[in-house]
Amino acid sequence: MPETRPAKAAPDASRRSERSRRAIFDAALALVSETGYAKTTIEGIAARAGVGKQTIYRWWPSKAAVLLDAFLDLAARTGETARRNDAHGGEGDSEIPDTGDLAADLKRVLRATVDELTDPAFDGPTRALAAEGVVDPELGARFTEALLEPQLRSYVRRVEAAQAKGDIDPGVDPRVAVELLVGPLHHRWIHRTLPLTHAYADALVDLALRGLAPRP
Amino acid sequence: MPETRPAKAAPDASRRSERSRRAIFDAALALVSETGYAKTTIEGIAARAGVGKQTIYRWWPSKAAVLLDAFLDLAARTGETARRNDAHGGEGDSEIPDTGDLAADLKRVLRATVDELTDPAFDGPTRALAAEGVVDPELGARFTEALLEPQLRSYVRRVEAAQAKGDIDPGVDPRVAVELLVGPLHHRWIHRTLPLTHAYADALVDLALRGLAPRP
DNA sequence: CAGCGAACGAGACGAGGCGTCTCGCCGGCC
DNA sequence: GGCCGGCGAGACGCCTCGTCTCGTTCGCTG
Repeated sequence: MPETRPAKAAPDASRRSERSRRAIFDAALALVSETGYAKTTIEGIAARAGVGKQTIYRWWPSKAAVLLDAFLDLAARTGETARRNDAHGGEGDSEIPDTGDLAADLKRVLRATVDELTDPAFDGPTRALAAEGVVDPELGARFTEALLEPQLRSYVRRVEAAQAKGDIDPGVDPRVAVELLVGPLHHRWIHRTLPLTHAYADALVDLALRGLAPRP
Repeated sequence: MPETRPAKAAPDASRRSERSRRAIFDAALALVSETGYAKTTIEGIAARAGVGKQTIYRWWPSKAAVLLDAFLDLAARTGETARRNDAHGGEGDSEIPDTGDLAADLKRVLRATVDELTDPAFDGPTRALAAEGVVDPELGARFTEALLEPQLRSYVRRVEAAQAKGDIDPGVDPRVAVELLVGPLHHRWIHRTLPLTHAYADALVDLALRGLAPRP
């Protein structure tokens, strides 16, 4: 077994055309924003990008995988310019601020998440990718690892800092604490049960922090 | 405007064939469990059920809608027999027991939810429906209303009872309290971030209840 | 009990996307 | 400068979609 994946003769990545890759990303993002994910087809992306279908099938297993990579590429590029315009000097993942006021810090970033999930420009594509990931474990893992986990890990670091300061009980698993905050938010977003508001984000932080407070 | 939905000439439901309806449900459930949701087609369901395609298109707008109704029909039938075998005398929605020990009651039912979401027989179809609902608001609303809300409402009633007894702070919105419990569980299920275990369910109950406890 | 009409089973139909394939062509390494 | 593999282009067979037409069946209504 010479390869980890002997299924298909692997293409030679070093000969890959960067020009085509970018054109495919641009076409995919344009089509999804214009006509929606469901009506976007691989044939359509190829035509719009001026690319052979085989070039897409050679490098991606599914339409969702193409869009995920396009999404990540877009995020990486905009993140790059944003990082240049700030003068932060590239931090890897955006970090949750630590002003010392844990509740305020969490509310700030949870409200930002609410705004993002509410923004129609992000809501559509993100829903499409999330839905595809629910059903396709392979893609779901990539979606989670690339988009969700970095965010969760930054929460975990902030919680650990609070634990070190004594604001959160040392016996609490930081990961569970983070899910206590983020889980309900995602629940409302995914199932559209009730409106996603800043007030809801604040209420979650207050309730969760009471549960996470150090035991007397 | 004689009808609420003037779009299509509405078929006459009183003449509908019950025999076909049941055959379609059986075929849909069988095909999904045999070959998976993605490979199940409306053509396939019609053929398997011994039914014309038009009979499906006449009554359902999409493959997902068919499966949702089939799922609900199945749940209603098994729920019916279960209710007969117990001798409870039909309660509408299954109620969360109230033994007086709130934490124990919640852990019991949350563990049951974990078992359900972990059971491969339920996981597959439920994922497919949930994913479709994420992207299709119409279907998502039906999915939520028929499968999710009844469960959430029973949680809400249990929380309200606890509030009346003074086990939960009266200032807490019961709905938010419920989402604090259920949200993180669904989050792990949907995104497969970490394993869904009884221990996790217990940890959630303990943390959440500390947050919900009456203020001193 | 008769007969009207709508839902029914069956399947033909055009449209269109899928995933594979086969062309030359092109462009980067040896 | 020649080789080799990715490239654009698009033909191909297959499948499914959603619509449509048959003739049949079955339930309501007169």
